[in-house]
Amino acid sequence: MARILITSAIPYINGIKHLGNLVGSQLPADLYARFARARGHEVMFLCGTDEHGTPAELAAAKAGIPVAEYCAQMHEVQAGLAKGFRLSFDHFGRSSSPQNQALTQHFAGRLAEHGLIEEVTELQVYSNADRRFLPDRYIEGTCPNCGYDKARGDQCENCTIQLNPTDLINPRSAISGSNDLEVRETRHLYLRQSALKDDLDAWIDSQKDWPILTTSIAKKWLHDGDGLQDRGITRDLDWGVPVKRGTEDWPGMEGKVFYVWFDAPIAYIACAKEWTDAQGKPDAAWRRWWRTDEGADAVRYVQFMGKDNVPFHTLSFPATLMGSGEPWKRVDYIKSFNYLTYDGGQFSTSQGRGIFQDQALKLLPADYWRWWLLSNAPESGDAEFTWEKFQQGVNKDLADVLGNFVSRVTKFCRSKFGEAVPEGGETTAEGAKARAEIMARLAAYTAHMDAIEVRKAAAELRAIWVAGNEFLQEAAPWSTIKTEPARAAADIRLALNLIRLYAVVSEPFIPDAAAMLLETLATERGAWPETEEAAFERLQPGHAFRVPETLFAKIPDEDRAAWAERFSGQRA
RNA sequence: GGCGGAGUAGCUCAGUUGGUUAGAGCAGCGGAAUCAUAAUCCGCGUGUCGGGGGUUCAAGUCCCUCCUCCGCUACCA
Repeated sequence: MARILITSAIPYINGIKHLGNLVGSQLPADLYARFARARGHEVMFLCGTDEHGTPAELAAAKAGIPVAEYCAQMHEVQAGLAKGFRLSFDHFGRSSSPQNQALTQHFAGRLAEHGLIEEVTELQVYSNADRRFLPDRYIEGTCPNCGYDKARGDQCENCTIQLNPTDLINPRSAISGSNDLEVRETRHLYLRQSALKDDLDAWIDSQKDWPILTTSIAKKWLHDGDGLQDRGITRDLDWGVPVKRGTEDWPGMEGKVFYVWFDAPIAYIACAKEWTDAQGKPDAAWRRWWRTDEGADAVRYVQFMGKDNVPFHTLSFPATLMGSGEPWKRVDYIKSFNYLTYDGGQFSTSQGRGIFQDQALKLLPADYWRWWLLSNAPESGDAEFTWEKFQQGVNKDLADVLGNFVSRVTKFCRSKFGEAVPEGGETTAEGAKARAEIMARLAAYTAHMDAIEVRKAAAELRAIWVAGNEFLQEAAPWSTIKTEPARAAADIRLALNLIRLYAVVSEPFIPDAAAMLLETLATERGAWPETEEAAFERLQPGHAFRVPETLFAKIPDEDRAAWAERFSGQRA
C-alpha cells in the first residue's frame, strides 16, 4: 500500500473541450487513479479549471457577461462533463480560487526573497480601442517576409518565420481590428529560471525512467541556444491573481496579475487545500500530500498531460517549487501524450472541428468513449479517430467479445440451472487451462497498468475477455449438459465467476458496465484478485444472481453514417 | 533552420539488452459450433521491416547517409 498523488493537466476555461483534450490527460489519469485505488493504494486525484488569461476575458466579453461569472458558469459545465465521463477526481478545483490566489502570491514572495525575481521594463503593444495590452498572438498584420496579410505578432503562419509584433506592416488588433495601436512601456516580473538551470538539469538527468518524449522536450529547452530563458510571470490584465509579494503589496505592480502559466500549476497544490477546506479538515490533511517535511516524501506523484504542456511541468513549475526554498513535493513521473486527430486533421476548439465532450455524451454512454479512446490512446505517436474505427472497435470489443460473453453465460445458466450459481462437479481440464491462462494474463495486465502503458493494458484486458469465450467454446457446456451435467455445472460456475472477475478488473476502463455487472451478480468488488481463489471462486454454489440487460448495444451502420455526416463540418 | 517522433502484413500497431522460419488485433477467405447481442471458436499471411551503404558469424534491432510524414520551437493556453 502506497500513497499516490495524481494530477491531470487542468483544462482551460474558454469553452467545452473536445475528445482530444480528454484522452490527452484526464482520461488516462482517471484510468490510473481507479487502478491504483483498486490495488489498495491511498490516492489523491486532482484536477480543475485553468481560468485566467486573455482568452477567458475575450470569451466572457463575447458572451456578454463578467469574466468571473463566465468562469463560474464554465467551471460548472466542465465539472458536469467530467462527472459524465466518470472522471473520479477527489476534487475538481479552480485556479481562480482564494486558496490558489494566496499560494501563488506566497510562491512569488518566496522567490523574490531568494533573489529569483527580476523586475524588467519592457515595451508592449497597447490597443487604445480594446483598452488592453495585446499578447503577440493577438496582433495581426502583413508579414514583412512574405507579404501574407494575416500574419500574427509571434509568427507568420504562411511562411513560418518568427516575428516580433513590431515587425508587422500595418499592425492591427486581432480582437477589434483596430489599428489604433501604440507601443508602451510596462514593468513586469521575470522568474530567473536561468539561475536554476543547473539544478533543473541535474534533476531532469536523475529521471531515468521518464518517457523520451518528456525528457527530450525538457532537455531541448534547457540547452537550446542560450539555454533556459527567464520568463515573464506577470501580465497587464484585470482577471487573474493580483500581484503580491506574499501578503504584501508589490510596489510598481499595482493593477497587474500573474501570468496564467505561473498560477495554473500552483493550482494543483491549491486544489488539495480546496478539498480539505471544503470538508473542514485541517491543513495537515492536504500538506501530507504536498510537503515532504510533513509526509509527502512517502508519496509517489504522477502527472498526466499532452506533450504541449511538458515544458511547463518539467521546467517552470519545478523552478517555482525549487526556488521557493521550501520542501514541496516534486513530480516523480510524467506521462505525456501525443494528439488525437479527427479524420486526418487536428481536433480544434477554436475552429469547432471534431467531437466535443457534451456531444459525445449525448450520443453514447461514457464507457463506449472511455474504452475506445483509452485502447487507442496516442502514446507512441498521434492517433486518429474515425467513425469507422470507433464503430468497429466498440462493436467488436465491447459488444461481441465482452457483452456477448456475459449474455451467453447468464442466459444459458438461467435456462438450464436457474438464476443461481450451479452446484456440483469439479474443475474440468478446460477450466483449469483457462484459469492458468487468465492468471498469467492478469499478471501482465497488472504490470502494464502499473507502468501506465495504456494501449498494452487495454490489449491484455481484451485478451482476458477473449479467453472466456475460448474456454466456453472448448468446454461446450451446451453439449456436456446432456451427458455429464456435473461438468457443465462446474464450467458454468467458473464462467459466472469470470464475469465477476471481468467486472472487477475492467472497472478502470468501463466503470459503469462494471458496476452494473456487480449489481446484477449481487456481489462486491473486493480486493484486486491476486490468487486463483480470489479470481475464480468468489461466487459460490447457490449464490443468486440476475441476468443483466444488454451490456453494450452495437452501433448500427446507419448511426455511424449519420454521425460521420453530422460531425463532418464545424460546430454551430 | 533547430530539436524530437514516426516510416514493419490491406488498416491500426507490438517487436524487450542485435540471435532460431518477423508477431497481434481488425478486415478478408475456409471450417466448427449453435449457449449467446448472426455473437463465438479454430485454421489460413511469398510482408524488398522507407531507400542506399557499413559493422558483425548474425540487424527490423547498432553506425553513416538520403527520402517522406508529423509535432514542438519559449508572451495562445
